[in-house]
Amino acid sequence: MLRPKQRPANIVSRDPERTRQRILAAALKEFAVRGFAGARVGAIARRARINKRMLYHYFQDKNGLFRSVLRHKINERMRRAEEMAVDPKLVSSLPQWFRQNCQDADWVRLLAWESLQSVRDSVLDEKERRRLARQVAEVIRKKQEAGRLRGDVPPHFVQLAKISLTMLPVALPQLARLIVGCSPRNRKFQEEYGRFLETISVGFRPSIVVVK
Amino acid sequence: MLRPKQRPANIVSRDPERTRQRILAAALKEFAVRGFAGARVGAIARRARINKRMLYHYFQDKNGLFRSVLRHKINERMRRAEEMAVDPKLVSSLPQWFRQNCQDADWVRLLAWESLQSVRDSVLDEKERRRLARQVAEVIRKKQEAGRLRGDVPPHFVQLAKISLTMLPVALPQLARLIVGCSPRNRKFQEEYGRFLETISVGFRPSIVVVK
DNA sequence: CTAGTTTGTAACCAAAAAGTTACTTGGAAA
DNA sequence: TTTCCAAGTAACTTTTTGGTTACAAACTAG
Repeated sequence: MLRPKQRPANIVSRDPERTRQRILAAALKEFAVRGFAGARVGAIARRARINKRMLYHYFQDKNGLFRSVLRHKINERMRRAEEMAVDPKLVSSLPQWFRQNCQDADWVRLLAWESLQSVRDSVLDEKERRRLARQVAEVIRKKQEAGRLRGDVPPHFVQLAKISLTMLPVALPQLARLIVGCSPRNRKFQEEYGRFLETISVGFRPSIVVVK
Repeated sequence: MLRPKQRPANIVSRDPERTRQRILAAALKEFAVRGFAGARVGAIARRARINKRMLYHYFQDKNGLFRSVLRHKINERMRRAEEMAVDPKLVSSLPQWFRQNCQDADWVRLLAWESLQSVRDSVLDEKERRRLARQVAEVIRKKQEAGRLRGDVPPHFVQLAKISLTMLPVALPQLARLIVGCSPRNRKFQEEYGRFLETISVGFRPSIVVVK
């Protein structure tokens, strides 16, 4: 009678969903920091404060875990992309992309690791991700049509340039630090670089006249 | 008397310098493809067609080999940078930087791996590399003074932007492929993207008037 | 010629890391 | 209450991989 059948919400001894999420979160952090080859399943287990065995209970193996983490994040991004497609006001400019990347640095780094390590073999869930990319490209095309972006360049190149400018300092902070002198995680850097991107973005706007 | 003391130049059974170079070249390739954690010393030895033991004869260990490879490439870059500093005509534009990176993709990828893996700890030969970076920044500053580049932005941000735009498609080809649809190693892509960079670079030029 | 040093090989070892076995515990349904 | 399965643990095995030892062959100084 001390223990009611309905278990109290605060004292939980077993909770599969929580455990699963914990492993996913821990794996994201570990993979983001060390990459796939550098990551240690033992370290992930420790970080998630679960037994290594459970990791193999919820996921096939190290590889499967990596793919699950990726999928999880991809789905998250898909949802966000759909929200943005609905509300065109949310379509972001260069500094906004940059801020977003700074916020989700783990995802950016995961992407970088994945792209770096899969030189020959194709990438996970290629089809869906291509669709996501095309979706973004479509938004850019519409902006070009509306005259808010120069129309004499291919949309996907604009997209690639945007990603390059906003992702590299987040993905490769050490490299960025060699150049600018301070860590890209520095708040002041982020603000200043954001403003810089704003300034630079005239290169993407239409009808420019260069006065000698 | 069949074997003269002076060994014939064409039949060489032992050649330390060649072996060393071979190991370095093989290690560069392996590290560029798989990164430090993913690289296998056995694979490097096989690639170099030497015995694994020799690798430890010429270099301390896997770590030492990685640093040697990096140093080797850094020196190469230093020399090139000095040449460029002498002849201001060689100071390169965005498309030229991009082409250079395409040519030396292994170096670009090595840089990316290094930066990605060393999140907390500092980077190798930080002092010299900072000097190299400042050297490049100085060239940019001079261009600004000469009025060939807009002067209202910090030189090192311009440098960071240039590196981002010209390095990312080479360092992360899979990611770029998701966006543009074809491999960045594709010759046609390289030409088109080079032209695109040329177009975009008006954003870096001074005295721009945006006509509504 | 020969003794000693350098360059090279094959086989081996130890540590680390992935993955597994055998067992226990919690709790919900019968 | 009892039964049974999912959730959990500790300790173990296997595989991988960085690093080493013991030995042989080539070259070089004396």
